[in-house]
Amino acid sequence: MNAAPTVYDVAERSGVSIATVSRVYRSPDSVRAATRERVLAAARELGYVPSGNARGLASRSTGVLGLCFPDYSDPDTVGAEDDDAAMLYSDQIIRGMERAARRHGYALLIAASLEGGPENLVAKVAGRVDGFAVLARTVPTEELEVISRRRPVVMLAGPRAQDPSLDHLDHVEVANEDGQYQLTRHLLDDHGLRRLAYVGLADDSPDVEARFRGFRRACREAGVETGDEPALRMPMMTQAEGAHAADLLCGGAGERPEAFVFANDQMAVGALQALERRGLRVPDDIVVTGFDGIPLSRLVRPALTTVRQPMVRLGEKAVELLVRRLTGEREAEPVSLMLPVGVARRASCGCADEETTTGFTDL
Amino acid sequence: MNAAPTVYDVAERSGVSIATVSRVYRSPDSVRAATRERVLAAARELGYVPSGNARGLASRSTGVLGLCFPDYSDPDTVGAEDDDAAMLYSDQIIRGMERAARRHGYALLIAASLEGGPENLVAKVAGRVDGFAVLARTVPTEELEVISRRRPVVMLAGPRAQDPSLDHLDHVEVANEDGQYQLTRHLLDDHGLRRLAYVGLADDSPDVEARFRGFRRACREAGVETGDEPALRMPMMTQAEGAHAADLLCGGAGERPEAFVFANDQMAVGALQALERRGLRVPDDIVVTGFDGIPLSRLVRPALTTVRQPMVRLGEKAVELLVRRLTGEREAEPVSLMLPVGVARRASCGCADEETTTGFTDL
DNA sequence: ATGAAAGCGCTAACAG
DNA sequence: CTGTTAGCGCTTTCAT
Repeated sequence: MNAAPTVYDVAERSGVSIATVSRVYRSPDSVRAATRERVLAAARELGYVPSGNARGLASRSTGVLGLCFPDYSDPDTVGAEDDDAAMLYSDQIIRGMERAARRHGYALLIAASLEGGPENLVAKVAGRVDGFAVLARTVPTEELEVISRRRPVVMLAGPRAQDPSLDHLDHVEVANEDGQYQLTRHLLDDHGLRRLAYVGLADDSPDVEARFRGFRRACREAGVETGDEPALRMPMMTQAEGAHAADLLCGGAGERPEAFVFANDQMAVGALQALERRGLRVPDDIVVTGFDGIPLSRLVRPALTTVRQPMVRLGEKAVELLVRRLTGEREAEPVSLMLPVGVARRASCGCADEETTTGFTDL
Repeated sequence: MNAAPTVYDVAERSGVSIATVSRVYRSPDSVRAATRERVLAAARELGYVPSGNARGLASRSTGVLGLCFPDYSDPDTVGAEDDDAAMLYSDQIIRGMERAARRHGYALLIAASLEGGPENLVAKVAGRVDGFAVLARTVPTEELEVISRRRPVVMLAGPRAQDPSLDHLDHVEVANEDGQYQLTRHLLDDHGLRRLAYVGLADDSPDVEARFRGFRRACREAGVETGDEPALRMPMMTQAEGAHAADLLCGGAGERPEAFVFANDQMAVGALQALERRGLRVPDDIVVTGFDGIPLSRLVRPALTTVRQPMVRLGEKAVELLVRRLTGEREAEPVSLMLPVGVARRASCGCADEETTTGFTDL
């Protein structure tokens, strides 16, 4: 790979000016066909690849959108049983964003956040894109504040504005609270259950907390007693922990709950396995529900009743908001979308497959 | 977003030269702590975000690796039952590449290929990265040839060099032939099956053809008769088609096969459902196997015997090869890796869970 | 440890 | 339709 050819080389070789070479790539129609072919031929012979950097510098835009998400990966989780499921979340957002970005002519730059410092990946991403999306709590607030002064940023998931310095950002989330509420009402009203055990997350997560609020509200409205805290909080919400949680809740003193309401599907799937080992039948002996609607949830036996998050659409919406800021409406009022979720009533709560949509939207 | 501040603004505001501002970001230690803080403070106040473009242009490198993959998405497949599974393939490569790229300090730029023309996404990607991976048959050969003269390119999957003009590219594939061979031998030798029906793909795909070759070789060596062609070739290898294939093979004249050997997991899963509907028991009445090792394969009932492709590792390897070219060994001999696959012997062939690894590697 | 100056390769007016 | 001419914002010697 010796010195890469530039517009000058191509221009010289095809006997035109650099401006014409540039035109051939930017607006082919503005160049006479014969000339264009000469240029293209020269480019091919030379192995010319236009420099995105030079282009971006001169045109002040990159044609790239970005996504920053947290680094989920356990350092050496190689076998990766849970791993597959664990990353589905960001995988789906990536898929949605890539698809939507492509429709709008953008490519997608992705990076999981690393540690801080002035030279971290987030800063790098920010400098190379026209706008980007951030999964909540991935990037330090202060840094995001600085960046968002220069580039459109949309916040994904999490609460509207954890920090007032960020309230000018567009924002997309899913109806966590409402979804969990609806699911819980279903258990309460349609199945007549009363003793529900909620299994949440140890760390503070806005999404998971919203789900728990939905659970509590449903219980309260149905006159069912609930503590201020989930029955259990697990550290990572993995499948293994779900199994563990099921064991704890079954083995504990007092009456066994009638239903385990898990804050995500992975735990619920783990619980299903643990209960099977114990010889307990779902849903006859005990009802189990999840949250997320990962593909696996439909495939386990019994199929898992859960709340389906439209993660792919989340990604698509993010791109739409970015594109909107990038084209014209740069100064529009910040938008906050809440994507509706679907309650999938499946076998693990004793239903045949049914699904209803819930939640509300702006825009 | 008025005029974005540049090094000049930051320099002026902090009373240093632009060179110092640059140093603060590139090599913080080469600047006195007090100076550095002044610069960083000014940057923060101004909302300074270094331009990746200007940086890349000046330093001749982007710190970004790329991936181009085919556009799988059916335009309006919204419900997306199969969609989830269909994209798992590229999703996993993305995951593997992102992870490995991050370890090496790179971000990842992804784009599904669009149509041609001098200004397509592939060209765009090529111009914005230090090197990139291409899923076989995503990019026109000629275009790839031109680009690969200027940037390291690694070819993923597919055969070594479909085109001799591309034989200087690094290449990573999985042991398709050997994996299918081992799986088939298992059916033949350990389960004593004799009448196997192979279900492949209508379109010509190097990977799928390699699998079929493995199947044939196994049969031949075991003295089992096989035609030159699969029993069936389906157009898309979706779940629905798998179900359809099962129906065809059951309903057909002549003896029903003892085993359905599918070229991928999705079809096998579909077949499982179709067979259940027909009241046929797997593996007692009929054995079913897949290929890929998607997460679903472990979760269906009965769990699917299959060949596990290490897609995440494929992505990781791709990054390793790129990084190698990018650091020193630019002129090294082209490498061709074949990643070993694992035969997962599960319930759908009558085994308890077992797994063996097969295939060979270079490097 | 810091500054000065020369590009990096391209786009974008503006002429012609 | 095509050429000329300025930068775009940063890194990078080379001095100091």
